[in-house]
Amino acid sequence: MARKRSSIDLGAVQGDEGMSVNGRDEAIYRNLFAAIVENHLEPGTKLPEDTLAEAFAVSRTSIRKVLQRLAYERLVDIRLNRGATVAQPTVKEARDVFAARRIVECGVVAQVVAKATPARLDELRAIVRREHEAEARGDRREAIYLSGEFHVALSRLSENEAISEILAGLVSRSSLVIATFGSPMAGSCRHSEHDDVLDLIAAGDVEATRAWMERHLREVERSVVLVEEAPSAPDLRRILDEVAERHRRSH
Amino acid sequence: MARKRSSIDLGAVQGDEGMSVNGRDEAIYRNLFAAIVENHLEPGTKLPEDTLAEAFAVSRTSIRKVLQRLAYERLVDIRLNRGATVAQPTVKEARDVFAARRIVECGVVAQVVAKATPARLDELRAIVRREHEAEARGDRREAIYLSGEFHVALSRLSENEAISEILAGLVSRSSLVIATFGSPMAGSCRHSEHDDVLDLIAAGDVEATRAWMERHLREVERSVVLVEEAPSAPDLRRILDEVAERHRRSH
DNA sequence: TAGAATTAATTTGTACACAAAACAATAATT
DNA sequence: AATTATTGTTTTGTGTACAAATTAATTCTA
Repeated sequence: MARKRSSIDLGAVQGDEGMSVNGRDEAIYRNLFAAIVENHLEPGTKLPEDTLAEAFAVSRTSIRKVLQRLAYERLVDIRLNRGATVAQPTVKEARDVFAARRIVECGVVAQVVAKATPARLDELRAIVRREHEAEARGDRREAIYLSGEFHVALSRLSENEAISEILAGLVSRSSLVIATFGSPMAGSCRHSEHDDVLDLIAAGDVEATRAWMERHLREVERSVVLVEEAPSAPDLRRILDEVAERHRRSH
Repeated sequence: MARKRSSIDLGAVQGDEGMSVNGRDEAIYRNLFAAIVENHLEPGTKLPEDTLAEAFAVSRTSIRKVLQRLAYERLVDIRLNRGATVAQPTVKEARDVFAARRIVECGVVAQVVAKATPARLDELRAIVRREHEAEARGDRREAIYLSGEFHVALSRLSENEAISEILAGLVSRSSLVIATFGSPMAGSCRHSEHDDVLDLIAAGDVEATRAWMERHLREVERSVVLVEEAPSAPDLRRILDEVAERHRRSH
């Protein structure tokens, strides 16, 4: 029975700061954003405007705006007259994103340590606790999400909004990279070491914190990117072409 | 005579990479972008959709997309039901942007030095030469533009696209900051020291290059932000309110 | 039967129309 | 006269319609 599915419930929107943002578009954005970075939508998945419009019970107009924004954030890919797909980062892009994170996160350490207070550090410890809980019950998605949240929350201690927004963008792209290249147990598998850095910050040791961050990010990258490219739909075509080419030569 | 003005000529678009971008929207975007960062449009200026649509001879649909993008880049401000205005960075935002630039530009120095070649450095020298020419003939706008271009081009030596895109965003925001707070002779007045850093890079001295960059960016910031807030339209209202409050108390 | 060409379908791009909100101007009230 | 109500105008938000392009399905041809 091909019953018409009912629309997705968007619920109430919290972060409607002032009056500057449209609540409904923001809710749609968050839904799609979460679906992508939490890997509910596989990289390469087509995102037709009509389908989304019906799913969220709005017209294509709103959907288009949201897709444009996600494209700007490099989470979806929009090609002229071809519509939007969930972005498929290349290996180079993955490396660039992690290198960028090293620059940004190590660079902000000094300000983070300078402005950290016991109260703010406790908020971070709460995130780490939730991380451990998620890992304990094998909730990998939540663990990856919280791992990202930790890094962004850490950067927010610097009270530099420009930087923490930039980092938030890099972190969400990292999630997409993990979804694209990550081996099943990558990303947050080895018990999160996030506890350690909080002690270094509390001790006010800038250089040790920076060193920890550098090492930590290199390990995360190593556990993810080295798996190289998984052959999904569009690549399949290229591989078939390569096979055909090899066959032709062997004659 | 209120003759209907003809539309703005958008010319041909060069950077239409592959087939992924829409040429006309891109051209409109570049026009508005340039108008804002080159300070042809004062911060706070209203940007009504109808006016822009008529000016560029397209419907509001296209204009809206462009404005959304500029809003995402923090060059325009969109408030619900109130339309778009050229963004007016706050002092805090200005400081954050410059702090972010220090982090990004100093952080990328190692890769820049590692990947710099004589040929690429010559391209940068060409930019510096044009900078000097612009200064010599008193073309302040062009000088500011080229100063920004230099920083972005420098970061591109790292061959990390994620980083150079981030920096490009920060540099354009800097231009807006200069437009908002800059004293008439700020930004690029003192003869540009950009020559010096190229020699340090050519010599392969990472630490000296980093130190130069740190000092350079602090000087640029100092020459701009310290002028503090100029009381433009929205602030005027607040000031009047404050005066009224003071008056009420004195009774 | 494989491949090319044609036709039909889906899907995107853009303009336009109408409703709702904000803004401006005028009238009413104290 | 100053403040509040009301009315009219402008501007934005959102849905819809239609053209253009892409994708698919079908027919034709070698």
